[in-house]
Amino acid sequence: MKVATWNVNSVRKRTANLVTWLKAARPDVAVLQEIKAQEAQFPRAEIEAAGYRVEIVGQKGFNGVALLSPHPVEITARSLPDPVADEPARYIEGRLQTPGGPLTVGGLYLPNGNPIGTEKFAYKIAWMERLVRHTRALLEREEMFVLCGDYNVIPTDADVYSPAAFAGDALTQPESRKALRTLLNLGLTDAVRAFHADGPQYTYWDYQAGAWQKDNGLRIDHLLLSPQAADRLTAVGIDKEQRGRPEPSDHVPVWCELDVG
DNA sequence: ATGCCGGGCGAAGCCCGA
Repeated sequence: MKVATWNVNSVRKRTANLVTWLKAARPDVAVLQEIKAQEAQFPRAEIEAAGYRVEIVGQKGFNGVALLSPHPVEITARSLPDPVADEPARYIEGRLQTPGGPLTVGGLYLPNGNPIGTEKFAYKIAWMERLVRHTRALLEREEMFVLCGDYNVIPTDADVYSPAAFAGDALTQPESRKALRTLLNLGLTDAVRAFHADGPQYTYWDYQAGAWQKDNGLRIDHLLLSPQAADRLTAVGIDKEQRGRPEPSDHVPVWCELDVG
């Protein structure tokens, strides 16, 4: 069972790359972030032609998340619990049956939070606290789940090409990192670090200043696994080659494989 | 580097991203 996450930075601009990747990577569940589309704008026909069912939580112009799967998936949430009015489209969650039991996949686009010291940063931290509360509820089921997406948090200085350059950034703030650690300390496993403990494992390279060519990357797209999912983890990968394709997203797909028997 | 590029909206220039 392969679960993947990808911030595509506009699904309309990325349709060709997305379809090519789906056909090659064949994830069982893929969550997308920053689709920047509403239902009527989503390239549903192209994705379905590749063999995928499509569920989206869309929004005009910004944000937006989607869940794709060739299997039947019951959508269990279209926002985190206790949404405010006009909640930005940042969360989708589905549940599917596997031979090893039910698997829940949450796809999230965590607020960036810049600049620090503003209401945007406060919203980021509040959103993370909501995610922690929801994760506690999911853990009580004692089932497999994967919470994956663009977390917009650089977990440690080993996950950024220049810690100094990001010292004042919302992605590295102690409050951001603490909230991520709180999530991990509930008992979740960071899939990438479980399989690739050392060295940079970047998932994002800025479009500007030759960041890709200089390998000036960040690790901000994560897959966090419940204990029941982590017990079945067999492989983890970062599809870095996607960043070198024509008209790339600034993020690349990250995935994990679970042996669900 | 106080957004250098890229995308959305909407039809020029501004907002947003990390």
